Amino acid sequence: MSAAFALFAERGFDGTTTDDIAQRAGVGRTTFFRTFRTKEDVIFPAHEDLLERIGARLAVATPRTRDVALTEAAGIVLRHYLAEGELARARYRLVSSVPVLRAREVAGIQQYQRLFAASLTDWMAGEPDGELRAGLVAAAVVTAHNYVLRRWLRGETDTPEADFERSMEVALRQFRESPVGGEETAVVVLRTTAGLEDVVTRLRPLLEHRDEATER
Amino acid sequence: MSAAFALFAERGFDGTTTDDIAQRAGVGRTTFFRTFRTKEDVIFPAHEDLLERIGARLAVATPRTRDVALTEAAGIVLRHYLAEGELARARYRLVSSVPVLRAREVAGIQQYQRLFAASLTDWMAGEPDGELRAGLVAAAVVTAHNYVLRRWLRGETDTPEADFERSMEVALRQFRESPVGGEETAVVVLRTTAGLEDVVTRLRPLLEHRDEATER
DNA sequence: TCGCGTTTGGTACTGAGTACCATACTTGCG
DNA sequence: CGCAAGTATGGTACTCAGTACCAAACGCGA
Repeated sequence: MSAAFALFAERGFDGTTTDDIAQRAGVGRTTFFRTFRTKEDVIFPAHEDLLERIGARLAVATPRTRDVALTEAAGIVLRHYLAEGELARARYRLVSSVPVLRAREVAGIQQYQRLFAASLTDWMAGEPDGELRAGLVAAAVVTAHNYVLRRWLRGETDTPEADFERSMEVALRQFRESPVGGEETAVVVLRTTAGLEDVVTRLRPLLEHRDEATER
Repeated sequence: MSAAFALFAERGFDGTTTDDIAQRAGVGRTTFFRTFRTKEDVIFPAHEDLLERIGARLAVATPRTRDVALTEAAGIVLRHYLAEGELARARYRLVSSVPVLRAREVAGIQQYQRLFAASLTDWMAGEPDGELRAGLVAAAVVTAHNYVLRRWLRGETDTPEADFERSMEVALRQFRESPVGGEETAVVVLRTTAGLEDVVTRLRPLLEHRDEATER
């Protein structure tokens, strides 16, 4: 497999035949195709495994633990690539420059997204626009993950984990217990004989913990 | 091209050779490859054209007209498939059953999404998390579009245009002039000698057109 | 050492995609 | 009308990914 990456770097993806790779690796062409079903598979060997691990993480989640589950599941993928280090960056350069590999990668990402969407659809069944909104959340998760991963691959950040937490927060914020009716702003007007000081004093704690505040 | 679709329906995608298609169409194999660069290209002939039309629509938009532009640009794609009618459904069945075609389609969708993201990144440059949020909006647009298109392709709706408007509204609502600090609720309290009737009368129009109301 | 299952490598084949060439087929012009 | 130059077409031959099949090598317990 390192033989393949080396050759791709030397002669490019199209300029390298499966014969070349097998020969450099010291095995027969047949063995190569038994190990990696296609030439492209050499480049994405962990994909199946990652899909499984994401599925497993999502399977033990509930609607209540949704956001943590999504973040952790996507985090599995992110951390996998971080652990690969320079190899992940080499793959990124390769994939960026070869359209067919890009297509392959996007297809893989789509599989992640479908996995997220499937769980979300379960969790949100019954909600208005449940299926659509499930798809939107899944897309947001994948987008946030890719955004951070890409930045790290390009060397634009060296705090990817922290960036990831922040990005997931940005991505998921708007979907959190979103108001069903679509009213995001409530204006309440009342007349009272209480002094302005009194009113402000009682409002401040509500404003500072707005999650609870909206309930009252 | 209809020759190809017919053969794919008869013998499946893998069971049909380019020779078969060329022969059925009454041309040489060489001509086939000159017309469609690959065997897969027969199935997505309008893709380049759609990309261009989307790009053109987005190019004449501004940050202020963002949401209309996004909706109309995505609408171009939707309406293109609607106009195809049964052909689009045949393609959907084919693509759904052949993994390599699915991958190809997903790659195409990704190109749309990148186009949306590019314009959005321009429009949102300078905003906090602009690039990430641009990506999120692009993903939401594509997701909403695909959701409706897929439902129509499966025959689950016969009012796709109306569904589309609604879905885009759902998808874009949460991104609309979202408050930077994360506060979504504003509570304003003031003392006035004006009667309750008066206050309500002046508030109602603001509440009913909340886009403008939030400005004041 | 033998027997048996598994892993490996080699050969031959199919089919997509490319390169090249020869032949029709258009089109403009004298 | 006829001819020349460009263009579309079809055919042949090639490369290479991926598959099918077979035969030799290898591991391993009895």
